[in-house]
Amino acid sequence: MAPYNEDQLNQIRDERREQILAAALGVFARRGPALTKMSMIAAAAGISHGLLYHYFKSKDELFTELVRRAMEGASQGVGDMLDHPGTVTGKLRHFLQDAMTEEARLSFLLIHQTRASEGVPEEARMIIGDYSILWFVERLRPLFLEGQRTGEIAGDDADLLITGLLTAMSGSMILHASDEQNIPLLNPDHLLRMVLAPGHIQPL
Amino acid sequence: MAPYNEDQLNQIRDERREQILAAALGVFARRGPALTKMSMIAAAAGISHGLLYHYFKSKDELFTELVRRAMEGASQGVGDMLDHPGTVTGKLRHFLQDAMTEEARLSFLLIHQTRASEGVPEEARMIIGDYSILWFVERLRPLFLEGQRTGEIAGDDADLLITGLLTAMSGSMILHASDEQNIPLLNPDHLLRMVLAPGHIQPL
Amino acid sequence: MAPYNEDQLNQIRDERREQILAAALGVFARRGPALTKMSMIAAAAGISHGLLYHYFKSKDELFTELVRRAMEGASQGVGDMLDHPGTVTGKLRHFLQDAMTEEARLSFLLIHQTRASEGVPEEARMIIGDYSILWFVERLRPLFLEGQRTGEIAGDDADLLITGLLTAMSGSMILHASDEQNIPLLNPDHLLRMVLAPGHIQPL
Amino acid sequence: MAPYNEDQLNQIRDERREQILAAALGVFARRGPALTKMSMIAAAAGISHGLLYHYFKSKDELFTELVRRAMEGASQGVGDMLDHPGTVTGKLRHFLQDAMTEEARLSFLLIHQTRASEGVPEEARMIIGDYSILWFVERLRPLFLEGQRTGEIAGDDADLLITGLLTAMSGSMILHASDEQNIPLLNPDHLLRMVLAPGHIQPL
DNA sequence: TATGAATGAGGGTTCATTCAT
DNA sequence: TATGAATGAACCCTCATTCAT
Repeated sequence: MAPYNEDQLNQIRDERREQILAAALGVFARRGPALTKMSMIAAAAGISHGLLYHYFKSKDELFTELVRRAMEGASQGVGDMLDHPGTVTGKLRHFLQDAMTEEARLSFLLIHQTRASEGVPEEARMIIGDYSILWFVERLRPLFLEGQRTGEIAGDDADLLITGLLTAMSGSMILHASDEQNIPLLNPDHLLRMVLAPGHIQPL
Repeated sequence: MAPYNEDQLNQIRDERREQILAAALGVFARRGPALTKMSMIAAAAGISHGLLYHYFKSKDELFTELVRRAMEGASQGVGDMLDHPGTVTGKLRHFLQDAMTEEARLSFLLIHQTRASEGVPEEARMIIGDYSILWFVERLRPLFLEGQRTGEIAGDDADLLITGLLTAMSGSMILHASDEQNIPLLNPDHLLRMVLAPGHIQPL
Repeated sequence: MAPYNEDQLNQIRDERREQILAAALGVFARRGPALTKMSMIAAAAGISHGLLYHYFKSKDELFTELVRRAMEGASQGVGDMLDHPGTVTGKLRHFLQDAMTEEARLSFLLIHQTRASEGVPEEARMIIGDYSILWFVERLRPLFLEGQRTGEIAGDDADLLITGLLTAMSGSMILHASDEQNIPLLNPDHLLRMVLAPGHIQPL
Repeated sequence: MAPYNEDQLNQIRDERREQILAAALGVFARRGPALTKMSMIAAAAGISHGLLYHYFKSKDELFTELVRRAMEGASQGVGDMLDHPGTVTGKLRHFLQDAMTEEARLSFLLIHQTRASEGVPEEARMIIGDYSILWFVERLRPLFLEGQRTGEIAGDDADLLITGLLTAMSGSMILHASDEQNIPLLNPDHLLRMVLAPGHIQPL
């Protein structure tokens, strides 16, 4: 009856699952969970809405799975940046560039939606709960302290500088997502100026 | 004979109307129009949902009235800043401080929601239509060009600087609104650094 | 305090009551009880909706009072017609003319609404309950039988003729009320033809 | 693989649609659009109210579709009658009999409701707009004039006769619908008497 | 696996009724 | 007596979810 064997079926299942997740990420990230309709995800994935429920028990479960993956990605992005060779300025510039790719932005937006929305599944909230902006501050603090020793980073309170940088970056992504026509993404070098010591700012 | 006289009735009506508008601004600005339920506004205003409809014909009309007021406020805020005496840096610092008061932030958020959401009343969209971020860029451009002449402002493309400054500021408001516990508003002086010439940046 | 004495107050009360009843009759008769809003009656009577409740406990009570009066009027109209001197044909023509005056029509319509609508107060339904079309048939039967003896009335089943005449008359009122622009009231002489013996029909 | 094939789905959809339309016609025709609740239609069709919205976008659209069909039917009924062979009297008798079948009556009632009610969808009003009672008068006028030549129809103003006949017929339908227990439909032969010349009236 | 018909809880809005003045 | 602000039940409609095939 079934025209596929076991392995082929598994492969189809996996592909479908990824296809759904990719489609759902785009919609959830831009519209937020409450305004995302299952029918939108189905349309974006090119399948029927009924089929979504073969792969995910509910909208909440699908959303939560995406949040889990987004957090893993974000966490790994910070790690990669810290491992990157070069000066503090170079590492930061790399980080900002990586963070502002299309894919990374969607993850950022999804995390923002999770934090900003009510009615978010409890589990999703718990997953990001520990990774508030403070989590990033702690990861980046050593880098900023080193930058202040080398004179690259401005002498203000390091935590404040980090928070500011991340805030401006995230906010820019949100605004850009809300109106791509009119609001360009922030230039990474302008962002960097917020935290670099005056002497290290280079003209564009 | 008449139970309340004309003046008393007008006073009750005006107070209620303002009370509703204030409550609605808070809810709409944070949640967006689609996720704002009339019952939330009623609860925030401490009245029944039925009473909302004595003062505003519909959710759309209430929202649109708020957008109208927000745009008037935003437009006036820019005008005031340009009239403010002092250096370019001083004017900008004042502008950022004014813009980040509680009241101004709610207006900014509301305008953001109007631009970012689907299903916004057509009239509201028209009201903000002309005031995209470009509108602000044009108003601020003379100031930035002057700042570049006086050496206060960095030499990059002025429009890019303005857009960046406004983006970071707006984004910060959005993030702060989404999670006041964890995401502080950007420090105006950090924001200024994005656009000031290195020589003019002063330690905090 | 009160600028009126007892008698004046009573007079005001009675006038107000009649004013409300007259206004309500027009609205109820044309729109039916369910589609008649208390605010419409108040507007038609030129008073506030709140005042309605000083004179009538509820919409249902107001409606029921009107039905009571309408039934009294209808019942009296039939009695008057039977007492009228002249031939059977003459009595019937008089009856039809009286029944199609503005005032009588509103009463007919109200009774129709009571019978046709759901959600009518139980008491109103009971008041008209006994006065179905059969009530009229019984009152008019002697007249029709006499007319058949004198040769004025056609020889068909008398009850059927009566029912037909009343139906056509009532239906005409309903249609006229629904679209006065386009649907004229039936001509009483055309109506009479439905029941007169061929030899007694006179050209218009 | 596909659960139902295309044909099965089309059949289910068509059946449901007709089932809903039939149920809705009965309710709308008797109660009018404003007093017809979607839950009533759903109950009459034996489905959930939610399902109605899979087949019709709104109450207004459902109502309008019914009005469209009713007008087509009414218009065709008149055409058929004119094509019917036989005397003028025979044609008219046939017309009255056809018009008073259960199905035709519901259509008549629906059109009446459309004309009589406020808050009717604009499109529905436009559909019947051209078909006021005058439309019927014009279609039937040649037949009546011919009847007057042959001596079958009374010599009064033909338009008045037609209007009267249609009014009495429609009114009878409305009354019958409002209280089937007590108000029988008018006998077509009694109706005919309203317009036939005395010599052509035959005993029942 | 895949589809879409079917259900029902929840939010916007209207309107009868109450009540402070 | 008279007004109109205030309340809440009920109806239209949307959309997450289930289920027959």
